[in-house]
Amino acid sequence: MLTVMNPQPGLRERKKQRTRETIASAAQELFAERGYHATTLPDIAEAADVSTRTIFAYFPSKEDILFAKFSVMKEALAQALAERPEGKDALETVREFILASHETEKSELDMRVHRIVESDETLRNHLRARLAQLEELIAAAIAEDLDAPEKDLRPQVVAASLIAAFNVMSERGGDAKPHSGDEVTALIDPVMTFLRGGLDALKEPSTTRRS
Amino acid sequence: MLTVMNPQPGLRERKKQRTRETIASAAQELFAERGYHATTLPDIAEAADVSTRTIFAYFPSKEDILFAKFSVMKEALAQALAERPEGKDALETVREFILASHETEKSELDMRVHRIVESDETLRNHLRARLAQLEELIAAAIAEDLDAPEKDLRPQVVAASLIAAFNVMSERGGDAKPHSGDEVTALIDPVMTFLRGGLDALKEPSTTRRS
DNA sequence: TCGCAAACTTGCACGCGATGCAGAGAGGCT
DNA sequence: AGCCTCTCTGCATCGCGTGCAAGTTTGCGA
Repeated sequence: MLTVMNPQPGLRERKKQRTRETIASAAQELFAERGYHATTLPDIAEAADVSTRTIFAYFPSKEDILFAKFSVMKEALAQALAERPEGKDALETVREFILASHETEKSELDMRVHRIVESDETLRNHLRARLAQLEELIAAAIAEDLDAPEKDLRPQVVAASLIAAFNVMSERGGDAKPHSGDEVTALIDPVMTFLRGGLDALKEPSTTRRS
Repeated sequence: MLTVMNPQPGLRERKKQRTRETIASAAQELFAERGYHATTLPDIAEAADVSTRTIFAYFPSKEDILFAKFSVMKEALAQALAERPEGKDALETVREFILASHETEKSELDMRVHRIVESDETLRNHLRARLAQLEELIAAAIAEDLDAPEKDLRPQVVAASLIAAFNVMSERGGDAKPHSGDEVTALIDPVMTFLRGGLDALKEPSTTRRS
């Protein structure tokens, strides 16, 4: 059988990864064509040439097929936050992470997924839930920056606001966008200003303004 | 038959409302006892003494049984925002709305629902989705305050942040909550300071229609 | 009072997503 | 080759949700 040599991962492992990719792209193709809800798991199974049951060996649910790359992004962000140098705070790290993401990940496929998600209420909510997972990540990093005690809610609030703002940007700002770098900057920077302004306002408890 | 006179709504309508209430409370009882996911619709149907099919005549989905009162809250907020006097801006209106809610809605049942929701990841996400519905409401009101053009993302961002902060408060701030009024104030006011501080930081245009 | 029409309830059948299980199949190792 | 393990697959089953078409109740006017 002339088995080719295995570079690093097991030969078996690579096949799995390839199948995973086949399922994901076949599914996303169908989602784009006929809509998410109109695409059934048997449809995907047929298109990917596997059995329906097998799909669940690769993805825990139908939505996870659509959001497959999200977990990758999450880990990348976690790493970026963990490795950030002394001088850079969490907010700046996130800002740069977003800018970098929009430069590299502008693949056709990502935009297609984006359109699919934005076109459906249910999926937008699922995205929200996924983004919420990033909150604790960011909140923890901000808490470090601030030397905040466990009970301090400020990091949570700032992180939640950042995610919320990012979500708004994604929904309203990116309808059908190639997103040049400058455009993204123009969207993000006001958000950062907003967050830092809010944070500053919380540092001086003297400003207890009432209406 | 000496039919009693009907106060205002049709006699029929009142019965419907009563059935609705029966289903909701029976369901929430079961949710609290054995958990949300462990409770099936047939379980609820039996407890409420209706057929499974009938439940769907009253609630579009299982989650809607749990979040039944949410839509009421949403409309109340919409009204509060619509009727707010000249001097009071949207943020202050929301603040007072929250304070008022926590005074009146401290019923045992609400707290039980709160615990059910907070104890389950899926339900927390559903709550997020519901809260997101309030965003556009609040964003529209803030946009009025600011005389902001359609394209301006600031109202969206501020509203999203407010909702996000409220959600954080709800999750971390209210583990087991009788919530005296002062406690709630102590939680909300920093959030308001944060939002106003952020908003101020974004103001370089002269449109300073202040509250 | 009676009877009809509308509204409400229910059962039935079905589709879809998801899970457990067990047998068939292929891959990898000695 | 022989064996062991991991993967794939079909089958059965459950739970949520929906359409449909009967059955039952309610309201209302003749």
